[in-house]
Amino acid sequence: MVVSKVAQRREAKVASIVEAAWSLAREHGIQLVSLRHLAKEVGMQQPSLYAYFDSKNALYDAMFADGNRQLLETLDSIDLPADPRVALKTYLGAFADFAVADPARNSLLFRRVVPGFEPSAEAYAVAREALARLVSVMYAAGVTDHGDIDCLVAMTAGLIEAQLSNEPGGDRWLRHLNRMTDVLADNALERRL
Amino acid sequence: MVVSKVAQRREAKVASIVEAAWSLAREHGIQLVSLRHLAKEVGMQQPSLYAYFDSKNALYDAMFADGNRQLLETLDSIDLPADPRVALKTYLGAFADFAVADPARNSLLFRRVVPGFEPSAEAYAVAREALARLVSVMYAAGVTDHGDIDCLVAMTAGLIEAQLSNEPGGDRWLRHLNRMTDVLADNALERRL
DNA sequence: AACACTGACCTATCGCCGATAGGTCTGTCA
DNA sequence: TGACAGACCTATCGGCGATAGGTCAGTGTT
Repeated sequence: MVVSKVAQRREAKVASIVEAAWSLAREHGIQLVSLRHLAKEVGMQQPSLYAYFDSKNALYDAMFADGNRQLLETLDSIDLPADPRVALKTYLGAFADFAVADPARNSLLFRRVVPGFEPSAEAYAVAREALARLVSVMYAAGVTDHGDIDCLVAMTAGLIEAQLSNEPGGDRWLRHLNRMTDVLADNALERRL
Repeated sequence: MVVSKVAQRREAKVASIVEAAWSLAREHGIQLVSLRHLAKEVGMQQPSLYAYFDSKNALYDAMFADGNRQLLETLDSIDLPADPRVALKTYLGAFADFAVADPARNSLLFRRVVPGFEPSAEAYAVAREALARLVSVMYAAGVTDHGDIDCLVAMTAGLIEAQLSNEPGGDRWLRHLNRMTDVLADNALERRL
């Protein structure tokens, strides 16, 4: 067999541990996931987790890659409207919904709240792929200047951050996302002339 | 004496501990300040710090209040240009400079990176006072709608966050702050008609 | 079928962390 | 001058991530 029984079992176990870790993260926050607590959740002793992850940061890395894969799936499941501006707003709205849907996931993927954790090159590649999707939709909408792209991304992130920090579950900030997207995109188009 | 020698000495000690804590935070990050390390820095044993702070979060609270007082001083030391739009841009620029000048301070004051830390009402009051300063300058510039204020704050925070996360010390994001402020403020004024 | 091996766990323990208990000494104040 | 409280100390607790080293069952080979 190309993929041995052992390897399959191991892969499934890794996935189930990551899933349990997400569950704990949603419950207590990403920084408060402890290996002992996680081990108990999957019916192990804490040192046994080291058979699957070299360190706690390696667990975070697996979660980081997993979360970005979720993002990629979410973005790719959108069927984009024909109008590129509407498509852009749809895309940014979907991104914001994804971010707001799971604060713990948002913290790991987009904020730097875990001291000492740097995603591996492999995991980061998935994140870059997701960003590339966003950028291509911006291009289609005529936002091609690097500065304008930076601003649009930063503005979106700012609204998400404010929403999650001050009123998780509400829409005080995110209700302005579509309008702000128009304002910034319009400005970008004007400045292209 | 109205303020006893003992109280004076204590107050000075508290201030010196907070200062040492900021120094450690700048060096290792706000989350990695340990009471043992801090105690060593000020010539004590770790449990002795509990004579000055009831808990580690109480230390963070003192730092939070201290940092916001620094922000208030910084903002109040600006002599605002007569033109309200220029004043707004000056103010937001000063705020961004303050945020970027000390990433550790920025993390404690404006990001929620310390699990379980919530500023006390007293400390938070200082932060609200600083925000009130910003809002009054926005009002003077004609940005009076709550939604517009939220957007301007979130956009500024988004640029700061992106700058600190991706390129601390650079200006790839913050160089757009003045222009974006104009774009958002212009849009706010148009919509007032 | 017998055997060696390795994957998948275990217990014990390390050093670091925040926090608590309880002791000692010294400077202050009535 | 004596009582007291402020300002420290040591010892210790439970929880953390990480390491060392052991056990045993299932796998793959001869």
